Amino acid sequence: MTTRRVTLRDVALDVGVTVATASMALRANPRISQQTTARVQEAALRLGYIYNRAAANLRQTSSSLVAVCLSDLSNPVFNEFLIHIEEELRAQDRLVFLGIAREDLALQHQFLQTALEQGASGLLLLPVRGTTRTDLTVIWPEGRSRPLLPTALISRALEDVPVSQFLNDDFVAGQMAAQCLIDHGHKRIIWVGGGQETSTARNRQAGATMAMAKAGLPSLELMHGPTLRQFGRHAAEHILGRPATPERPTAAICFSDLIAFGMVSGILQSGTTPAESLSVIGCDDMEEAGLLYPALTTIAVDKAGIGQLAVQSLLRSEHQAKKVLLPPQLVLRATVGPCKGA
Amino acid sequence: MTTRRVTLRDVALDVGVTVATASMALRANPRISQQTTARVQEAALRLGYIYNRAAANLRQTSSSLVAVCLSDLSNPVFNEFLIHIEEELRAQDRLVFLGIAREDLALQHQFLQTALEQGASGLLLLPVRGTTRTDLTVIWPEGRSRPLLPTALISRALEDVPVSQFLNDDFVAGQMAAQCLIDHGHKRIIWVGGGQETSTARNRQAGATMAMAKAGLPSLELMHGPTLRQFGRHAAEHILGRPATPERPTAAICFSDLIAFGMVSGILQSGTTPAESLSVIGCDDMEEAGLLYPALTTIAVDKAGIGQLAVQSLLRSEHQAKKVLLPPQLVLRATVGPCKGA
DNA sequence: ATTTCTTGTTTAATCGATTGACTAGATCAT
DNA sequence: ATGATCTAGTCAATCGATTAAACAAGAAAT
Repeated sequence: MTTRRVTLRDVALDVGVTVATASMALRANPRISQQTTARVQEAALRLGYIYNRAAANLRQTSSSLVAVCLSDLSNPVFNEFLIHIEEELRAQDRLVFLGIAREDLALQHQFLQTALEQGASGLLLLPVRGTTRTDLTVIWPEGRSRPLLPTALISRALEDVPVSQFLNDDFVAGQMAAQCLIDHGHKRIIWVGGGQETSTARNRQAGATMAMAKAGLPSLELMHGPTLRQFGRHAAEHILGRPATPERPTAAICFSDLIAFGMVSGILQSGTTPAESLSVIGCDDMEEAGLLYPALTTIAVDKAGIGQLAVQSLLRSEHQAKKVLLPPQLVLRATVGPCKGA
Repeated sequence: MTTRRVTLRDVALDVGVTVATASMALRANPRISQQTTARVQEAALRLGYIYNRAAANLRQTSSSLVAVCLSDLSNPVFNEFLIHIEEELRAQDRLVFLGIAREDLALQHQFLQTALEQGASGLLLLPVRGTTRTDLTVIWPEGRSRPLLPTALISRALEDVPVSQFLNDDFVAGQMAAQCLIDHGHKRIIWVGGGQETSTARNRQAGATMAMAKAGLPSLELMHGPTLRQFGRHAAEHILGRPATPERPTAAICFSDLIAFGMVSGILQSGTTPAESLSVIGCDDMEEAGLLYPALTTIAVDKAGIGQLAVQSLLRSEHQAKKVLLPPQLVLRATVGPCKGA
């Protein structure tokens, strides 16, 4: 037998005022006298009154929920994004309504629909691989000038979608990674990981490619694959398993730290260390990177910055869509060493 | 100029029926004729109608939101819990309303309050360190026979809180860890990590202590500290830095895999490997554990099972509080080797 | 003394959907 | 012909808050 919840009506009745008065009193409206306000607040506390946000939102047609839809959480870097986003949203008195799309367009679509139905006051989206303009039709029907709810994209860019985007400058990150290896004397470099499905992978690879060309070096060898530790490990074994011809790469650029972690494991397992046999540079600078042995050299992505800017832009509900590229940063640690082949 | 949202009224008006009819039609109520139903559904689609869950919930006094409050997300094992919970909730057509308490009682309290205000239909709580009965007063005022909303605790046990709890059997896990080392011939064993603040740490340590006593071995050396990679690393350096007297431990039981990862790093850095100089066993079996080099021997916690059972029990809103202990499992990998000292 | 301001509170409409009670009209039974 | 049953809807109350507008009563102004 669930005793009905205490509502504003109960509080008002107890004090002997109307619901309207009670409502105003609880929010310290100056139109209500000190005395009444105090009595209402006391009664609310005493009776165990629970504010019903849904009802309030219905009337105000506003909501404190912000939908956060992430493509995936199995990669810890997205978890780091989530932590920063949640922190910033809380700081702004917003609540997180979370969806994990598991890189599945249908799940993402379903979540966006739900976000609308819940009346979320904004949407923070890290889109699933392969998302296009049409996948966002739910929140942005054809012919409207603006989406149905303020939206900000993070981490992965989407072309032709005039929504604010907050991204790492992945092209530059790719350049930096390649340049770091080049500066260590490496000439034969392999790209390991992400293919063409996300802007992140495309841009990082493009940046690295560009740096190689500029330095007059042979183009990157490509080894595309999933963003998994396992793949990195596999890649390391594969590379070190090749005969040590001059063509064998002496260094690898990993699309993501996660892959780099795997590569480091694989290299250690084969009995050498990264800096010795196969230099490795990652990208993201996940928390783990600096604590691994040997510590991972990587390109740091400003995850906190991206999260904060995105949330702030969302809540200001700026009408002008903008694309913000945050600068990455090289973090030199121990997995890149001088090229031995020379 | 935000054009007002399309409501049921608009749809009804368009079709030429009342709101009531439209409402029933959309939910395929048999009282409404096939024809009308079809026309309403067509109009809803054409006009871009968006269902307003908040309004519906208000009337039905029910909600599809389930509050999930996690003590912390910086430990990846909690992230794994979250993934499983989200998956199971989605499978049950529930939505995740997420809070991260950062091991802060005040934040946790605030989130619980908000969960009530949002009218969450249930609460899944992984309580913050040091949570007691009184910290849950918000959702369970004194004198009530049941909490204000169906609640299930996971991972960390709380005494004197008659709420369903879904836990790993940490005592057994501690025993298994110690037994594994004992079976490898280790006699001097150190406990690294969690102290008395969580049931998880207390029980694991108690289990390990018990196993040592049963085997007639000297009691565990204790090195309490935070659940961080850094601490594990520090512990490894500290232990290996001691002179190799017979008192120096030859093996370590880490409260959590996270700490074990750090220890492995520290050991590698000192130029040896775990199985050689200092055997390491963890607990949790995080995804990373098997992919690390050397792969971590650990006690696996059934994170998916805990998440699923908790969600299911929540949605059945069982009145009888129960405490479910899920069995852990030893996963033998490469960081435990035979004791050399003997 | 009458008007005008204040101040503090009440009245009633409203947000968008759901639902129990009711009804108009057709069909069927006696 | 009268009543019973059924179908396909409509009506109106309701969920719990917010808020514009109305109002009563005392204070200040004219």
